[in-house]
Amino acid sequence: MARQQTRKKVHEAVLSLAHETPAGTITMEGIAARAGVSKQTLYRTWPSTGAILFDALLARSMTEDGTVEVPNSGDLAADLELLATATIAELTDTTHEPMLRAITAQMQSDDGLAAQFRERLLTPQLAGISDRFRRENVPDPYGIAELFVGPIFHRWLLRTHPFDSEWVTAHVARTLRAAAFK
Amino acid sequence: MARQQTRKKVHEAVLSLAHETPAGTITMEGIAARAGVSKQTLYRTWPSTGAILFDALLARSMTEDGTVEVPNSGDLAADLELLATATIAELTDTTHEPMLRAITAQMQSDDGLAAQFRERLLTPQLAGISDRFRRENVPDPYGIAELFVGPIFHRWLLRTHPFDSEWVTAHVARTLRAAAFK
Amino acid sequence: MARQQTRKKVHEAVLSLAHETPAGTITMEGIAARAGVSKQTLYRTWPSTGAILFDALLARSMTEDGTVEVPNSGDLAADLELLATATIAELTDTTHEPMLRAITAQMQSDDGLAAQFRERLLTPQLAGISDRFRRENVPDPYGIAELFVGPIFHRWLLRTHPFDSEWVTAHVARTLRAAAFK
Amino acid sequence: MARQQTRKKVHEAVLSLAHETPAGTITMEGIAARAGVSKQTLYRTWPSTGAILFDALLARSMTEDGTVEVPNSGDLAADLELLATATIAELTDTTHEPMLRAITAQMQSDDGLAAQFRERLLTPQLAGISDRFRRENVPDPYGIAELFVGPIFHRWLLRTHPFDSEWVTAHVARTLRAAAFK
DNA sequence: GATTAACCGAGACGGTACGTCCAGTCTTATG
DNA sequence: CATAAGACTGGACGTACCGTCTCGGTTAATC
Repeated sequence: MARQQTRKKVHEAVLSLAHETPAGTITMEGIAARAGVSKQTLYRTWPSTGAILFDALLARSMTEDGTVEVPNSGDLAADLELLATATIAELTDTTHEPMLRAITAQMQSDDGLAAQFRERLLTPQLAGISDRFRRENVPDPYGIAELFVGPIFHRWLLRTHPFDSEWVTAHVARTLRAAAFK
Repeated sequence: MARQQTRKKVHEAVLSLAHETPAGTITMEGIAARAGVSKQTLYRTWPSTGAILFDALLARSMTEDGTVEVPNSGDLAADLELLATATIAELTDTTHEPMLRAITAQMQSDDGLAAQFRERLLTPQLAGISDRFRRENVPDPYGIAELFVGPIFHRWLLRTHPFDSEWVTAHVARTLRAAAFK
Repeated sequence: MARQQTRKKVHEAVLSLAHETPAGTITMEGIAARAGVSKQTLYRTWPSTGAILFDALLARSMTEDGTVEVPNSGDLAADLELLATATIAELTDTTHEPMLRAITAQMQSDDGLAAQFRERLLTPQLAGISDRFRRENVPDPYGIAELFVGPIFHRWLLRTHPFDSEWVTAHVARTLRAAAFK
Repeated sequence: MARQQTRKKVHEAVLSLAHETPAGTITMEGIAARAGVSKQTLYRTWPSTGAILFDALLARSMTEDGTVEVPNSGDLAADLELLATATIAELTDTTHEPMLRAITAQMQSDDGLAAQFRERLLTPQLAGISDRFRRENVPDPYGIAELFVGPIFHRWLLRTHPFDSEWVTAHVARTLRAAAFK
């Protein structure tokens, strides 16, 4: 709805705000001021800061159409390790992290945003990963995909422990045991 | 600081609000009004709605000291299934669910609350579960505990799918395979 | 800054409040509520209740530009008696009195308001009166103007005694003697 | 009612606050904190900050029983000049000024305080001055006393102009002319 | 010299108002 | 005609004081 130029200004504004200010501080007024856009222009296109955040996030990974690119080299263990590492890198990227945290927080009280987030990000991600397991003839591929993703998300969102490469390797090994793979 | 009677009024107020209104709608003013307490009384003791929510939650499970009572019947699979079921029951309890979602959301932008939440709830929970695995001579018990808890949390927080007993059974089986148990 | 319609609503509100409630009781919240206007609208234009009061007062006497219309009939004694009577009438007007008292009180701790009050009301008033004396070739017209105004103000503000017409006549006579007139 | 020691602590506190902070900023809580006294102790004895201020002011001039000591040397002009100078000195004393301004301001909305102020300070002051005129056989001594005091008060309270010795001399001359003296 | 009553500090409490921020809607003027 | 600029209502924020109210701990005068 908004002109391409406007969208771009808004996206840039929200991205810049996202890694300047703490997670919950982003406001419609702040974005409007930073983008040099009137509040009305914002509301005409997006219903909430969460929606803008989410839109900006998607626009970022515009090139890669399916958000997640699951590696498929034939070596499942190596591929999972790559995938875990890439996922963690995105979750802890200085720009992405505050946005993802803000969206995850707002999801808890915004059903529309939650639905969008699931459809556009979570479902494709889980589908991609379970496809990779299916290709390897792992039984119960979706369950294993959840087993793979769940602990990463848990560690990240609740900040129980930082990530390191040993943990990633061990996590892949655990997942593969659960998958009864080889 | 606050008198016991006051704490009680506040806890009751926040609990009643928590399952009347959507997650993010709880405000200091709302709690004060509902509790018949002045705002200053709230701020004298708690810095945010999250802190009140958390305090009320802890006060609820005062009797059970370490919040999570990991079953220990000797039958690991049965115990895990019980534990998963109990955990899910708490996460989806009509009173607890909105509070836990609100706290999880506010954690993302309130480091103090996040730290408290980890110390008082998450760490004991993971410790309890990994102890149960350790008792069964499972190698890497903490990793397996995360593997057990992570997917439950992922499903719950992101609402990817509702829980059902088949999923629980399958999840326990996957976890046990990863634990290389039996 | 504020729209004309808004100013009008605020002025009416503050005027109505001024002769309903005691002098020091007027609050920003009260004005906002009475005017059906949000607090922010008030603060966007006026920094304090004193400023609103003062603005409302000026808006009242918009037509008469220099607030005080010193009579000039040629008969100085008669003119002064008229002027004193008119001044006292304004000071004791049921609407004006509480406003003037409130402004005078707030002046004591608000330099900006004090400056405005002097510039817009006091200075023109004293200038007008001393001009009248100057026209009559009274030496030291400003000093005599102060001598005329001071005791009226003293009686009014400190409520030492009520005003009556004998006092006014005597006060004019005293002033004229000091002016060495005739 | 309050113990002498307590009164003293409170008086000192209010005096020290009076020339540290702007006129309207003195609060019961502030006085209590500064005096190291509980709020209840304050309220047990004084109903308002104005009352404390006034009490402290009176306690100050305890030695001189009748607040105003009108000079009586036989030379009326010289005496008036002395009196005016002394009055101005008290009004502009760094400690007294803020207190007197605060009391004058609070008088406008506190009838009890106003009555006390009149009885204890204003009436004796005007009586003393008119007595001095009466001793000199000036007709209408009270009116002349008001004429003497009014402009000083007007200048001081409204801050129209600073005081200087020329003004004082001229003011005394004007007053004496009005008194038809010699 | 012990008792008892007044006085006191400390500070929690229900309130009211403060002055600020932001949400969302609506108006106005410009380009 | 869309848009920036921004005024508007409304509601919550977190703070400051108000005046009231326990609660123990001193004082100081009485018995």
